[in-house]
Amino acid sequence: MTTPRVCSVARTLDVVGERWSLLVLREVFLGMRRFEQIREHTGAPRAVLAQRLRHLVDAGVLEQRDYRPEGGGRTRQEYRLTEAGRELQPVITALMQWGDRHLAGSEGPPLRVVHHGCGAPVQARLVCAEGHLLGDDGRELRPAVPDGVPGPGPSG
Amino acid sequence: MTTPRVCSVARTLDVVGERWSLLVLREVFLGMRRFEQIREHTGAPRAVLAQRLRHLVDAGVLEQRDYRPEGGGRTRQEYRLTEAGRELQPVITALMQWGDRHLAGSEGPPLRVVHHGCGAPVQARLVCAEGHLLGDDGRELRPAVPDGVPGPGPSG
DNA sequence: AAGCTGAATTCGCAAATTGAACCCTGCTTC
DNA sequence: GAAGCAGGGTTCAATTTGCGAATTCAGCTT
Repeated sequence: MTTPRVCSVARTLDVVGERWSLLVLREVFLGMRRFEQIREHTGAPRAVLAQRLRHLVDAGVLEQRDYRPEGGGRTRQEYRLTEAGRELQPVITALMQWGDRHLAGSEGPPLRVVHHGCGAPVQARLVCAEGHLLGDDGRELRPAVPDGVPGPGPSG
Repeated sequence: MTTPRVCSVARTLDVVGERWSLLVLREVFLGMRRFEQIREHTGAPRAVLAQRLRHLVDAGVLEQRDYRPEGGGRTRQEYRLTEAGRELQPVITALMQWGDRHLAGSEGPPLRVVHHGCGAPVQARLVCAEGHLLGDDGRELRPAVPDGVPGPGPSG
């Protein structure tokens, strides 16, 4: 059949899969809230950034608030993560972790995320409902798909 | 400063961040190995799919092998995950999980991934080096960045 | 009232994406 | 032995998207 598979991966990529979107979210995770800050740190063109921010706000990943800078001046916009946006942290963390392992730049890993409680660095890991922590190599996984998957899975 | 932040998230997105790339990887995770299979299940145009597959092979995420179909016939190509490719599973799983939670389609969650050992469904979770499992809401995280981050982090 | 600044929008061009059509190789069938 | 067929691509014109530079806009400040 020629109908593409419609799954949650595809749906999520409709929200965050465009160019720059995940880098924008990375910056907001890191505490950047204003248009110019985000633009400078991502390198996204203004027009594209405006479009992406609107899309992410519409999708409920970011929220736009007015705020008044402490030195006075006009009210400005700022962008913050919604609860749904915060739940994208595993995606960002998993991407960062893979890059750290396979594409390490000359600067070393510049970004680390730590547990607020204990200060220890945080990793994205696969965990099963029985509580088993799976290895990083993806060999302990098996897809369980309703419609027929011919092969024995990714490791076979 | 006008230099964009160069980090592992950006580097990883150079490899898997183009349109279709992550859907291609999803299909290979699900056991699809041949050009036509992948094309049908993703809906990617042939030209783009060929380009993406080449890019993923060049990046060491997929490997291309010849194989001879069981019914005879000419040798064909197939694409399989490398070890590095398998390590992208947390990214795919995290995307799928977010979509399941926030963008559930009318069909219910069609794709599940289970632990090969115990058969229980698998989730992408954030875990700190002390072994603490973090909550899904991303509130227990703090970025620890070398160059100054003004705000108190994503939850402040 | 003229200027400055952050936050965009508009504009014209360059690059990427798309569907359809075509090519190439090795069977299989007439 | 010419034609058909199927998988795995490539080529092509048309459209869409992305890009940098210039412009706008609102509210201060001078």
